[in-house]
Amino acid sequence: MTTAPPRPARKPRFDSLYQEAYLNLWRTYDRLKVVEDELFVRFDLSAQQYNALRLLEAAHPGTMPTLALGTKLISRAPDMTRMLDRLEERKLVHRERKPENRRVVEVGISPTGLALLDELSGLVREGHKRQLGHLSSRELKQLVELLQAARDPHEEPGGRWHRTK
Amino acid sequence: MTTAPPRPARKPRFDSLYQEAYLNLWRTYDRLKVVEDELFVRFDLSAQQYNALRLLEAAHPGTMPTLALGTKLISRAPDMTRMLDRLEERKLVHRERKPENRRVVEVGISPTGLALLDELSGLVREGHKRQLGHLSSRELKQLVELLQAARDPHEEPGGRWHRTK
DNA sequence: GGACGATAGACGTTTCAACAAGCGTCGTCT
DNA sequence: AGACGACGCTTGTTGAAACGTCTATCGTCC
Repeated sequence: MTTAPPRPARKPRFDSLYQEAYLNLWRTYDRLKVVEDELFVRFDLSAQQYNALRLLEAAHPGTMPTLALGTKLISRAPDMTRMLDRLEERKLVHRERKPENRRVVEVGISPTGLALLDELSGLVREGHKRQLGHLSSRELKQLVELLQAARDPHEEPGGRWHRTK
Repeated sequence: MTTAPPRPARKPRFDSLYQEAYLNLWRTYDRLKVVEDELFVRFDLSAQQYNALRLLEAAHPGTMPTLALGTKLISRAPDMTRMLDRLEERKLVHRERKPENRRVVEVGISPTGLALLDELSGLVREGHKRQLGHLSSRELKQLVELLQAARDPHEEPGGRWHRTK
C-alpha cells in the first residue's frame, strides 16, 4: 500500500472540547496508572490500599474509624470492611472496638505497616518521577491548577480535596 | 527557585510535585467519572463499553477484529471476548468469522447499537458539559495539551493516542 | 504435504468492586 | 425504662476484571 497522499484533514475524533478534555484525562490517568500498578503489584498491594496505609500513617499513632478512612481515600470505596480485612490479615493494620462507642471500629497502622511504607517510599518516589519526570516544574504546577479547577464543582465544599485558595 | 519563603502553614500533603500532580490527576478523573457512570448505568453500559461502541460506529459499515478493537480502547481491556459476549447478547454488535481467515473474528455494530448511540448522543454531550462546562475554552485546550505532554512518553510512537503535532 | 511456530480468540479460575440487606449499638424521646 | 430510629459496620450475592492456559487456524519451511 502506498502512502496516503493528502490526508483529508483530521477527522473530528471528538464531539466537543469537553469530551476531548475528559477522554484525554481518562487516557492519561490510565497510562500513568500502569506505572504505579507495576510497582505495587510486586508487593501485593493496590494503589488504593497504599493510599489507605498512607492516610493511617499520617494519623499515627492515632487511629480513625473505618468509614472516616473510606471518605478520605482518593477514589471512593464502598467496601472498606473487606479491604481492611485483607490488610489486617497481613498484619499491616489493626482494628479495635472501643468501649466508649462499640459501633465504630478504630483502625490504625501497625509497625509492620509502617515498615512496609518505609520500604516502599523510595520506590514510590522513583515511580512518580518515571511517570511525570519529563515535565517541568512549571508545567506540573499548571497541570495541578487546571485539574483542581476541573473537579472543583464536583467536590464537597468542606472536603479534604476542595480547593481552599 | 530560591528556597522556601514563608510556607509554614500548609502541611506537606505530598511527597513531591510529581506525586501531587498524579494524585490530583487520579482524584479529578475519579470525580468526573462519577458523572459519566451515572449516565451510562441507566443504560446498563460501562464507559468502556460505550467507548467500544463508538469505535465500532466509526468503523461502520466496516468491521474490525476483536483484538484490534481492544487496542484502540482508552483503557486497555485484556478480556475483549466476554465484553463482546455481553454486547452481542444485547444485539448491540454482531460477530462473524470470515472464511478467508477463520482465526479472526470480525466485529461490527448492529442497527440496534447504532440506535442506542443515537439515543445516547445528546445525554452524553450534556454529561460532558456537566463535567467540564465551567472551564473556559482556553483552559480546556491548555489542559488537553498538558495531559498529552504528561502521557507522551508512555504512549507507543505509532499509536492512536500518541501526540502527532 | 507434514511439522512447526505464530496468531487470534475462547475459556476456567481467582480475585475484587458494587449494591443491598442485615445486625449490633447508641442516643433520644416520652 | 422501653421503644424507636439513626449510626457504623458486616455479610451475602452478583457481576465484572485479571491472568494464565487451551484450541483452532494459518503461514512457512523443509
